[in-house]
Amino acid sequence: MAVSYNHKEVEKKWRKKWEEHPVNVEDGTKEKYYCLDMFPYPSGNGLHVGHWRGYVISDVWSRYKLMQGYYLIHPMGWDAFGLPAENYAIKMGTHPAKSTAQNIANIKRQINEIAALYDWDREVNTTDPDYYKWTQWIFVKMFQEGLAYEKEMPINWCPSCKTGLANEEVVNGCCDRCGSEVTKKNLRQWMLKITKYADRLLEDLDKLDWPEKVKKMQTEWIGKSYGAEVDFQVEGMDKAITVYTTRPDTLHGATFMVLAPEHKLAAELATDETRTAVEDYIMKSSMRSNVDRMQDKEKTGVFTGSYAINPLNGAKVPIWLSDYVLADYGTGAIMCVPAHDDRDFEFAKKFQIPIIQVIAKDGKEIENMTEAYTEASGTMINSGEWNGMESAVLKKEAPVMIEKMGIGKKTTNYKLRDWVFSRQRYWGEPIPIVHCDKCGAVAVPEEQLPVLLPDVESYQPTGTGESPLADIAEWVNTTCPCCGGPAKRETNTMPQWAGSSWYFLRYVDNKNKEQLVSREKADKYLPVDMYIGGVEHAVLHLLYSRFYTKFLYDIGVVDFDEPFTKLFNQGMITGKNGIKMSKSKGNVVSPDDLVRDYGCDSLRLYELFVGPPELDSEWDDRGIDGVYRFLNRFWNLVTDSIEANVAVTKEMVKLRHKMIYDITTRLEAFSLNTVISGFMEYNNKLIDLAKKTGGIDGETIQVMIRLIAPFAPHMAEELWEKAGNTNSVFDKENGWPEYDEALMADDEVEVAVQINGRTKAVITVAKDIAKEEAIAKGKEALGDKLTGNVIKEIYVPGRIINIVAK
RNA sequence: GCGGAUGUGGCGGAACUGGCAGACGCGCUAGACUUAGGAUCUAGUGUCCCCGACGUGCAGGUUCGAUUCCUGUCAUCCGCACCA
Repeated sequence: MAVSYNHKEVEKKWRKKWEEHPVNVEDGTKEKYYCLDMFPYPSGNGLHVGHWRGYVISDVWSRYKLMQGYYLIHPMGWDAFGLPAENYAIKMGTHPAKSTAQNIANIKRQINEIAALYDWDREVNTTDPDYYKWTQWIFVKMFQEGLAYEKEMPINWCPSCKTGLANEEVVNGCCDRCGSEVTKKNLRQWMLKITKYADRLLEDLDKLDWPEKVKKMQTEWIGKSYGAEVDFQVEGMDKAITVYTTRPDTLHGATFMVLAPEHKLAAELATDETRTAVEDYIMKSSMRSNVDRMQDKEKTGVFTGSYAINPLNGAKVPIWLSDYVLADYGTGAIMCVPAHDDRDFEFAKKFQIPIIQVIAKDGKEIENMTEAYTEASGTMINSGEWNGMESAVLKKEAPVMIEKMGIGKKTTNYKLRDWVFSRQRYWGEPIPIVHCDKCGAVAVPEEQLPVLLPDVESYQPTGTGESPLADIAEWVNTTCPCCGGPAKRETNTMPQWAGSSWYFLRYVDNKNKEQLVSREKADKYLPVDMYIGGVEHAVLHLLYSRFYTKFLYDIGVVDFDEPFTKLFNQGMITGKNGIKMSKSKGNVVSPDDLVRDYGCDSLRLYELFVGPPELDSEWDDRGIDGVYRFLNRFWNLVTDSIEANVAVTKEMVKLRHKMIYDITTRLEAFSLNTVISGFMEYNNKLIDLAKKTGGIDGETIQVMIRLIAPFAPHMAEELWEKAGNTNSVFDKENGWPEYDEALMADDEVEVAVQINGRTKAVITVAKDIAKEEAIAKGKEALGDKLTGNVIKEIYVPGRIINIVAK
């Protein structure tokens, strides 16, 4: 009788062996495969079973690639700058450098429990000066290329985190980090001109093997639209207002115009009668937050008293102000066609503005219109020379026509905004800029990088819009690199995303003192072949990284312009009832106890077995017993069979090839939960077969071990050794098992026999039986169950016989 | 409001291009072995009015045949949210 599997001993043994003899070595003959995890920020809470899942998925995939003969780049590091780390330190009354180091040590310990093949020689830490030197270097390059610029403007401000935020960091008007309502604050900011890359970021999505969901989110975030700018003269003023519209086909239907309250002409348009109301409205709007505005059930607005002239037909249209028009999109002014736009319709109804239909739906005007007709489908009416044209055609042609008429121009617009890049916090990379009265903003010369973050006692955010660094006179006061005169350092720091936008490049050359990454290594090991992580970074990290990569491509640092060829988003592991695991909810499951009780291999398998890797799964501790039992049965079957040493049978060969086929195709399809159930299924079949034959033959044993190796690496190594091998199961020469379709084919197949689509019997027939013969046998099996007249007989080879009878 | 995903036993979930719904596992029931069992093994386990019928959120449709395709609808989750 076999001794049951002792996970503690075996896992300890192989951890040590792997440390002494790494299994992932570059020998100069292998092709590279770069499998990347989204690196964690070292939270004080440590890892829970949800974090584990992503790492297990990537490690299984990595080990599979390793066995296929690739040299793996499978690194790990720390995204350690940023708000969460700083807030945690403040809460604990410690310095972020200290708490971060502690948290990294703890999480590293936990990550090692996963037994993932991380190459710790490649480790990076975004807070390491040798690392952030290059984060700053990229900024300097961007500054030199005119992509980083200073601007004073109203930005999103989190009153709780006391810092400015990028648009991407504001979710439903609230801070992505802490959930506080975001307000506006006028601040001098460093901005990155990501908008210059909008088209490339949009178009290159096509070349990526990414989940459609993420591509779509980025597409919508970039938000490109096509239309025209049209100039409306203001009556009685020597001024024109330019509007942006995607529906120039409806220009004849414009019965009013609305300007954002922040529009520069807004106040000027007021007449003596309307001045009080207009100024009042502008002031009130300026005080309202985004959240406030979004909660509006009804549109608000005020008539300026002025009129504009529709350049196409000379119609006089009133100019209104309303906060449903956004100041920072398009031109901050719109022409309003209430008949064909929902918002304009609502506004016109409320303020009793005429509605003119210019598209005939189904050939005629809509009577008693109750909602706008927004589709560009139908014939133009009430549109002068455009009458009779198809709206859909006109929509495309109108911009050019308008341009020819000299009343506007064809144009495009984006929702994407430039990236607000400064943070008024301590724990981040100092922006490497010096302000000089004579020379203005000057980049710190490359040889003086990094600009070290000063080590200080007090680093709490000020809340004034000044960075805490501004208080450190000896750090702030410096000399201008340009003229040598007195100058002051930039005191804002970079957002957390700065360090994470390029870390995957540094892994392949993390000790390079001269360059961010050597071109040779970049060409050899990059880009990333497979990137695995949660979907939460769809428009943050993943967009920023693409932007950085494109920039570095443009300046010749790397020779590719997309960083991540393939992306996989794993689902979240939640607590009971789909509630997100969090300390405050008290539903966090730590992997530590489970590893101790069931072993790393069991937890690895269970993390995959809980459900499809791309979907969220509820965690239930009890299920781990199932995979634990399976591993024990697997162990017993293999060890018993090694002892029994039986000869191979034909049936066994067939089962072996079927097993290789099933496991491999499921693995290739990333259906990891069904890989595990497949192992269980085949194990049961093999146990049954072994009962008849006395055991499993040697070749099948070796295949079983190799197949399970990426999933349960410790057990696989131990069994591999027990089976008489002297090398590691992950050794290139073992390879991944291959199947032969000819050998897995059955001679006989089971076929269901149905009457009118309902199964009445099951028969076994030869695989290549003729239709007539199959049907005859089916009828025979049915016997007197078959009554009535046979109308039709269907035979689907190897699957089903259906007799249609009445 | 718009867009997307999901919906299958007591539970997690399987089911390839339409072809035996419920694989695999948890849980549960019974038995075996045991001083013992939260160990292990064996058998069973969708529902019901159980020789039959009904069953994949709901209502229709296409088909010899639908978890799978089509139309409508409901629920949950996620993303976007006055972007003209």
